Amino acid sequence: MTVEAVLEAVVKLLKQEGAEAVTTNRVAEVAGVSIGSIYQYFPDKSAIFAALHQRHVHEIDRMVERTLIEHARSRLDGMIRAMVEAMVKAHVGDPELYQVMAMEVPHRADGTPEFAVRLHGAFRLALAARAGELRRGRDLDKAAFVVAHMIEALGHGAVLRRPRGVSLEAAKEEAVRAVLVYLRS
Amino acid sequence: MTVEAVLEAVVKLLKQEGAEAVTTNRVAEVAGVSIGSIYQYFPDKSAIFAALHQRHVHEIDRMVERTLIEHARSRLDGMIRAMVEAMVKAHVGDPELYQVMAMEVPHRADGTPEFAVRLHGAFRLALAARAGELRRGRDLDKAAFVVAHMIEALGHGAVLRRPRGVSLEAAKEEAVRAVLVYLRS
Amino acid sequence: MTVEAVLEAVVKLLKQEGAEAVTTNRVAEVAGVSIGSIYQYFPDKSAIFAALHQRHVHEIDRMVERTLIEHARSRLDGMIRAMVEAMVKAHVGDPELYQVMAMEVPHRADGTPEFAVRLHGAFRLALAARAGELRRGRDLDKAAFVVAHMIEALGHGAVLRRPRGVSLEAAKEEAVRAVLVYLRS
Amino acid sequence: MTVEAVLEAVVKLLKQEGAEAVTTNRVAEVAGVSIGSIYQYFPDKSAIFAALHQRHVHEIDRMVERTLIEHARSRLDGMIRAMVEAMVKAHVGDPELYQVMAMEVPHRADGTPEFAVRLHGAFRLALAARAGELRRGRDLDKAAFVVAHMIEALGHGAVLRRPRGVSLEAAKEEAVRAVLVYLRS
DNA sequence: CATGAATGAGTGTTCATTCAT
DNA sequence: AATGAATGAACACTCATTCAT
Repeated sequence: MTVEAVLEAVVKLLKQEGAEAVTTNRVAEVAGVSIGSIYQYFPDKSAIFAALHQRHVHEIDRMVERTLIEHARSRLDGMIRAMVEAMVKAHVGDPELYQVMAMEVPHRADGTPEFAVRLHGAFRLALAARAGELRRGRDLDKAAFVVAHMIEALGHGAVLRRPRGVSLEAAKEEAVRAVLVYLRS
Repeated sequence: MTVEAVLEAVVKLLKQEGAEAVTTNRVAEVAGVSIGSIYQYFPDKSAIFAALHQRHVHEIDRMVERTLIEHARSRLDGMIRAMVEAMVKAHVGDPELYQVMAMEVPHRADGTPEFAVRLHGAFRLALAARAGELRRGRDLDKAAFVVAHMIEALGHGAVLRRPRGVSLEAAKEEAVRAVLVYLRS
Repeated sequence: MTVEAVLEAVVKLLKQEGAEAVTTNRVAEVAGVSIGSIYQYFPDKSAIFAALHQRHVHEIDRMVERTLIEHARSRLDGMIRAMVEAMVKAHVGDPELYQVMAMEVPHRADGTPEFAVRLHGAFRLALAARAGELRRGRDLDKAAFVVAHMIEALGHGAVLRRPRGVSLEAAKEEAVRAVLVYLRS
Repeated sequence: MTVEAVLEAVVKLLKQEGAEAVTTNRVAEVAGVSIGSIYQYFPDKSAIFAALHQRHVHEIDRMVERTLIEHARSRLDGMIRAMVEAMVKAHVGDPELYQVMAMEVPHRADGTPEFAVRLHGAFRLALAARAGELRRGRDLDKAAFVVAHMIEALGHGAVLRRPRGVSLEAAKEEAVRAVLVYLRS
């Protein structure tokens, strides 16, 4: 409960005033909690950011995994489409937050590897299971590498860096198409 | 000269001791310059990071532009290959640095938009000039969006997040292939 | 309590080492308080000087007001004598302090007007109440202006700038006499 | 010439931006002189303030002395009137400057005593020469003490702290009257 | 003599963290 | 468990002063 209040306070501050405004005292104030209490649940300040980061990471990982399971028997295109959809969904909810988090919050090596590294195995597996739809003899490591990066970059980009004149829907569809033609080539 | 020394000192500290070690006094010491001198050339600490960031951004932009010009008359595949090559070259020189910069250095909104946004127009133009090699009626904004993100993500990824078992050369080749099949589809 | 300790520390430093020695860290040390605590009670360094100044100003104002009340029914000479006495008393206690404060401490416009301006009204009233002892048709603004300045200057002067050969008692008495002959003229 | 430029620059800064803006570099810039040059003529920063202060002090002293000489044979009232006039004239030219100098510029003990102390002797002499117009047996030290303080305070006050409703002329006249009735009493 | 880039000691201030209540 | 006043190490930054040119 306190943990949740603290995290939400950080989010609020991050969005409204930027990373510089996030001081432990300020967080406590906004969270309606005493600083002492924060230290009951977080060893130090960076742990707060780490927790926030983890929360986002878990959310995405859960989404990817759920998508993978739900589409375990789908064809390649259904799975890829769902994956892009998931990636987008994970960011459209609060674009400013993820923008700020990516730009201003030092994601100190929690050890947590980045998306494409973290999920390389999952992608590899998902592709392996659809080997029939891929060109024979495909190097799955290379393919998973490319696909993971494409989904991350295009999912992110569709939400946060989409050029004027391209709708979110269109961006997603194009991303899906790009991944599929790659995989089928 | 002082500016260069300061920037190099920051790079050194960033790589060897992480972002936390980058204090103005430490930078001065490592740069072999007095703090006063730093403030003769930079209005405040964040300006140092901004300059470092700008330097990298300029370098990449110059590379992209040079590539675009040198390959003004090349066919699509030559141009894309050169572009991926350039992107990789811009990061292989000092992977740790770019890793740390991306992860720990707050790139405060200098206003500088990110790669894919900054260079959207350049990519659009480059594609427009090769309309003949693309499917007729292609939406160039969508295509430039996808290509810019792919080159950024795969170029970056090839250097910094390449899975064990995939060589840099192979990663680059695969990136080129992915972009080309997308564009030709 | 902390506020008091800080103020006393500043006084001590001011008297013993001069205004230059008054650094926030030094004040904290002498006050037996941490710097952090100082900033819990004062927004910045100048606020400390302002508070000290205010304290002195309030003290004087209180003395003047008390004198005015206590002597509400006294004749002119009793009132003036008491006033000079009060002014002197407000400074004899710690002449060095007031000397240093007047000479070295920047009394940044806290907005607080100076003695003769601040108390012009009070003097005017006190004189109005004794119109009978003054020459008929006296301009009370002029009279209050002159009296306020005389009491301030002679009170101050008696304590801090008295020539050798003139006792404090004699200086006070002469001041009183000067004010009275002026008012009765 | 440089000295003059520097002093004028300080005056300008003092009036336009306050004492905090008076940094040696800023002074050099405003004076159109290099910092190095300032240090050719002033041993350190406080010497600049000291010189400015001295300049004002000398001006006043010269005025007082000239007045004393010019009125060597005048009667008491002519001399006092001229003295008040001089005091006022020394401040009306640039009231803001003297206000700021009195309030914000630390007049570090250049050793220069203050007006009433500095000129005590001169006043004493001037009064001695007019013993005939004073009550017999007058203590000249006491009288000079009172007169010096009155002229300083009322002269200053007439220019800088005059209440609304009292003209400069009237304030001066009242000051003269106050001093004279005192001396004749 | 003039210059002004360079110097660096020293300052005000912040803010993560502690701990007595 | 919660509180929040107190702490003080550490930081960014200023500015009087120097000195090679």
